Amino acid sequence: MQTNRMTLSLLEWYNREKRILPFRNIDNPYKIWLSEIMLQQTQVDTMIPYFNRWIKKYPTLQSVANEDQEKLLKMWEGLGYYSRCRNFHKAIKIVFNQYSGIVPNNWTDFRALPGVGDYTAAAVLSIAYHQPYPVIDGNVKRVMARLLGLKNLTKRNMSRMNRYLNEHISKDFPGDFNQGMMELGAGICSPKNPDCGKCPVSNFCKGFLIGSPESYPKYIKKEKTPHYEIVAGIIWRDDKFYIQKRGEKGMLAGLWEFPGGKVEKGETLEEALQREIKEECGALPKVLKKIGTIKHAYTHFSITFHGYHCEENGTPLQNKEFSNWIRPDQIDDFPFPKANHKLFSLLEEQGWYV
DNA sequence: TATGCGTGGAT
DNA sequence: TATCCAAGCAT
Repeated sequence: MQTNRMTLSLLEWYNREKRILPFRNIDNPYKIWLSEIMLQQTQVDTMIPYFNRWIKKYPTLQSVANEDQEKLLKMWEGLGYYSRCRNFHKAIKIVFNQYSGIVPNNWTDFRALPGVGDYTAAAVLSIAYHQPYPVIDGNVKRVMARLLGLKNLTKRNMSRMNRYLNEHISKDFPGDFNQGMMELGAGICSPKNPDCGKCPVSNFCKGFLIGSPESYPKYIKKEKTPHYEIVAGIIWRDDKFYIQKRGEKGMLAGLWEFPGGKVEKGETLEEALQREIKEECGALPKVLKKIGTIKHAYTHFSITFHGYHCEENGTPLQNKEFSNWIRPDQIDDFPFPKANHKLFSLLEEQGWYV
C-alpha cells in the first residue's frame, strides 16, 4: 500500500507538533511497554511523574522481575487500576524467565502476556519494533468515527476502522502514525468542540465536511452510580494503629486499609463500625472520637467515608496473617487507596493521636 | 458481550 | 457542581 495524502499530512503535523515525551526511547521496549500500561485510561500529564519515579527506581526489566509486588504497588499508589501493576509484574517475570529478559517482538508471544491487550500489543510493537500494527484506543475511535462518519461503534463499524487504519498506517513510521492519531484525538479532535481549523486531516474527514464532527460517535448516556456510607476505624494500641491487607482479587487488591465497611439500612454509623470491626477483626472496639468525613468517587459508585478513632475494648484484635500495627510515620511503607490518604490528610491537620 | 476496575483533568 | 472521560484489560 502506497503512502497516501492523509498519512503524510498526519505525520507532518505530528513531527511538528508532538509533545516531547520522556518515555519514547525507541531503544528500550521495557520503557515503552511500561509507559503504555501506565497510560491506559490515564492522561499523559498525570502519568509522567509516576513514570519518571518508576524508571529511576527500576531502570531495567530485571530490576522489576526481582522486586516484591508490594514495593511495586507502592510506586503505583495513586495511579489507580492496580491490576495493571500486578499484571505487569507477572508479565515481566515471564519475560525474564521464559524469554531471557528480551521483550518479545512478535504479536502472538507479546499479546499473550498478562495485561497486554490489542491496544498495548499494537502500541509496543509499532513504537518499539517498527511493526505496522495500528492502535485503536479511545482517541482513535473518536477520530476514526469522525473521519469515516460513523455514528455507532458497532462491530461492523469497528472492522471498517480497522481496515482503514491497516490501509493507511505508515509502513516506515508506524509508531509515529499511531501516536499521531492519538495526539490528534487528545489535542484537537476532542469529544466536545473539536478544533477542526488546526486539524491536519480535516480535508479527509466526513464529519467535518458534513459540518457536525462532534456528533460522531453517538453519545451513550451512562447509568447513575450508587452512593454508600462507609465507616472505618483507626484502632489504636499505644502509638500504633491497625491496618489490614486487601485480598488478591477485586477492587484495590493487594492494597492496605483500615477495618470497616458499608453502613446498612437502619444502622447508625457507630453501630456499623462496631459490627464491621467485629466481623473483620473478631472483637468489638471502643469508639473514642470521630475524626471526620471525606468523599470519594470510584468508577461504579461513590462513598462518604467516616473515620473514627478507636481502641481495643478488653479483647485484643485477632492477629490475622495480613495485618499489621504501624505508627503514623510508617504509612509511607505501605500502599493505601486514595480514600485512606484523604483520611490521613485529616489526621495530619488534627494531629494523629487522640 | 457487559461489567468491574481508580483517580484526576476538563468543562 | 455534576458529568464525562482518559494511550484498556480481564472475565
